[in-house]
Amino acid sequence: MAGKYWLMKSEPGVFSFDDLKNSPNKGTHWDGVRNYRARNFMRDEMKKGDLVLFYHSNCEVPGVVGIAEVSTEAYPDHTSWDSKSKYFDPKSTPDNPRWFMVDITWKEDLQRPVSLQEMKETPVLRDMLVVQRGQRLSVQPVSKEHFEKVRKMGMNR
DNA sequence: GCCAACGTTGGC
DNA sequence: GCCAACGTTGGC
Repeated sequence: MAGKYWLMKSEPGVFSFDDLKNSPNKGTHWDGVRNYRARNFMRDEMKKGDLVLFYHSNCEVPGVVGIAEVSTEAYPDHTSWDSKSKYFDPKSTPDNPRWFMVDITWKEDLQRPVSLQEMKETPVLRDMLVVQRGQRLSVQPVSKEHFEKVRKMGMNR
């Protein structure tokens, strides 16, 4: 059973790929996703062992900066019922959680980042969601072909 | 910092 | 259920 591939966005000023790598056990729980499509991907389709293009958004050079791995199935995002959290949602409770998250773990460094601009200039990647205009989804499915192409680009200087 | 493109909210 | 208003995302 082949695993799936994903792209997950993070603002490096908030949580970067290096932050992931320097976390205890090189992993973290991906809390704070408050978009239904992104939630559904995590809750319904992500499996342990799936591979993730870790993407830096809202920064000087947006792009894919490393490879991570999904290390748990989805489970309720406890920050959603923590009234002190900035991700608090009063409609989510422990008995009826509305939001979910997975854990991801550092998997592999790239030799170099693959910028959004470079992906846009690569014909093979033309249909990737992340290069589409106005695409804001923070958790996106990626085809095996696109995943491997981006990884290969990042491994060749 | 600007602003276009989205997603969500809420009045009706 | 429509849709205007609002808030957010994220490239530039």
